[in-house]
Amino acid sequence: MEAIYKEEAKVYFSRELLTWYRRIKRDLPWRMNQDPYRVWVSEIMLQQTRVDTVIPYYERFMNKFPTVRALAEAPEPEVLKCWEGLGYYSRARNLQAGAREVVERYGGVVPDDKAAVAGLKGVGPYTTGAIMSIAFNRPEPAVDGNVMRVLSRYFCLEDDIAKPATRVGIEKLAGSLIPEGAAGDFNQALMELGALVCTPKAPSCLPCPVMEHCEARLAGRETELPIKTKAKPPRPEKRVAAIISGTGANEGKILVRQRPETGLLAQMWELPHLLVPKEQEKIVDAAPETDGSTAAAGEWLTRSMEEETGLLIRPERWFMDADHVFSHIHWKMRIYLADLGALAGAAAAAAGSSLAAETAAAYEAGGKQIEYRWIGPEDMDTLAFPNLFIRILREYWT
DNA sequence: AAAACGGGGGG
DNA sequence: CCCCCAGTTTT
Repeated sequence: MEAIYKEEAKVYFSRELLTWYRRIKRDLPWRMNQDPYRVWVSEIMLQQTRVDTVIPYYERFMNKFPTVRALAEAPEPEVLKCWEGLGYYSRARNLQAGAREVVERYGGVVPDDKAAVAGLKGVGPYTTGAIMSIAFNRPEPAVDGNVMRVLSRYFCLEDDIAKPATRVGIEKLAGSLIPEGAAGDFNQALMELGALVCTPKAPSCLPCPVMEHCEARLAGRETELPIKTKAKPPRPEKRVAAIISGTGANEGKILVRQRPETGLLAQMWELPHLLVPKEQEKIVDAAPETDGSTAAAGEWLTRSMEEETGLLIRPERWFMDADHVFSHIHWKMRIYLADLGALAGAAAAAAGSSLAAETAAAYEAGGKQIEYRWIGPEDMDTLAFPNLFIRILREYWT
């Protein structure tokens, strides 16, 4: 009896949700057509990112890279610049790697083949299902956070959705709900319901097309589900950065550098800065010096910057403090205005020969080539910076 | 299985 | 302000 009841609840759910979606679906830029490339780009952008945030990025990106081939052939820095501010920058690099793979292996055509799609860089289980169902109408589940929330509530599932095993179970369930011939619309309907109606907090049950048979709602438990263990708080890190102004040919410019190939904010540009070791955090615990002195932090900055980068700088005064929270790290940054005193070590030779040119200095740091460059406000239009440094530099040049 | 990986929105 | 959101890759 239970199984029969559940089967009817499933059929009801699929039918009502699909009908609802076809009536109210939003007119979004990636729903213009079913071009697999357009679907692919949208799904990558929509990972960890809300629809309203993605729309302007998507329009710009598709305008600049309209086809798989255009993306594959673009210089990587241009792709990164187009992604600037969206976060999780490896998504952009993986997307381009995937595009190059599609050009080389599949002649520039996204293959209508689950295993081939799943093998592309940056495409995991969710995105595979999204592309296969939306672009090719294949009956594959596409389980994102919205779907886990909706199904946890409708079927009153109490498994912890933070656990990978739970997602696998919900994928099986979601796959069994797909109506014949309507995979794309149904999967989008599930996500649309999660985004518009079955929201994380305070779901709007009254307009919900499947409220009548929603088990969580019937039990009055819709706000208790889904069950999810919460993440650890980000670890705090204190950092000191310098806005180093140039002289002579570099008058009016400041020194920035490019981050390493991999890791946090890979290949993004930034102000030179240093991690303050835990045992020395008292240096930046006090309120900033607003009287023009740079005191202890300035001296520590001078010494450590020379040790780590070979740049000999002279901090002049405190400029601002800035906080930036990542999912796993919390940067508390103190920023000083500084002059370039002189160059020492490996940086001296590199910078000495090119000081008149755009490039200021290159030096060896832990075996990796770090590029330094003098830039003016106009260079912000071509180099990709994380939001933290965009805020700081906008403030500086205002 | 857990950690790394950004940024934005809502209460 | 604090809390919440959440796919893929790497470890």
